[in-house]
Amino acid sequence: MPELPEVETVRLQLNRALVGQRLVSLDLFQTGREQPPGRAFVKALLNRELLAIERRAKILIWKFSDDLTMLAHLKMTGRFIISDAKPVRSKHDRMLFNFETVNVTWSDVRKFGYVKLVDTKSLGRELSAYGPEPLGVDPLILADRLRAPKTRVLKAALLNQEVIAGIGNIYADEACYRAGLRPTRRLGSLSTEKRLVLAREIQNVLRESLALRGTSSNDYVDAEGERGDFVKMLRVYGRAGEACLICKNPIKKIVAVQRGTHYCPKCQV
DNA sequence: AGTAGGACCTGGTGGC
DNA sequence: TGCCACCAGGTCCTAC
Repeated sequence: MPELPEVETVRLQLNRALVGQRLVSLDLFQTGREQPPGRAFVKALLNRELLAIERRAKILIWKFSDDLTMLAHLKMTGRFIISDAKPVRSKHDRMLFNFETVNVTWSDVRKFGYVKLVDTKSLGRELSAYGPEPLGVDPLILADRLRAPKTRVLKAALLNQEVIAGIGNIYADEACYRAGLRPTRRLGSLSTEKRLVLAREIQNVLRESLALRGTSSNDYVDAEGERGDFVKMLRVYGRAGEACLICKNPIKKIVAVQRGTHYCPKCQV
């Protein structure tokens, strides 16, 4: 599942390949459920120069000339794939962006993902609800975000993009394990010290995963079609029934906040 | 305010 | 081999 490390990996690759190029043409195939791009979408983007691709939470922000921005969310299975030659179209491809010397295919098996255009000047408003980016900030800031509301389930807070941006199901479970906390704990039961430990572990797991180009547990591949190597480093996610790396007891899988949730019943309290 | 549950979507898997 | 129920989950929406 693309979470912060995966989306950031894709962003870096797209940036490297595309920035400074003009969009020469755009082929539309089938369209997504949300904000289906049409003729107006194509017309608006055509001949614009891509100035930069930024990221906020799990959203890719494609900044084009003339204050035009394309927001893209990969959700579960969205992919941007870079290719030099015109790629062979496959079943789930939805759009093909033809830049001056490179092509990018937008495809999405489950159709949860979206791309949409917004005015660059309204970006601040568009993205205002998100909590802080977890990397590159003082962990005290993250720890503080995990303080209230006290009744909230820890995992629900971690998945809530308004609390901290960019964490999804995999890294929520991994951070809880590293911090020795059950995902079902109430925020109000965490000491100041524990919240800081958790904040640091959130940063650690995201940083380590980013260094390995993210996690490919199911569908994810980066913009160069490669799988992320962090999948080998996962300690609880996807390891139900396997031995805990610390105590050797089996990792348990439950459903919490409607999500598959993995933890060690002995090491996490 | 917070949580639960449904909806969206389709490929892959496990059971029979 | 074929069929089918079920599972994966980011985010939004509704109901409590």
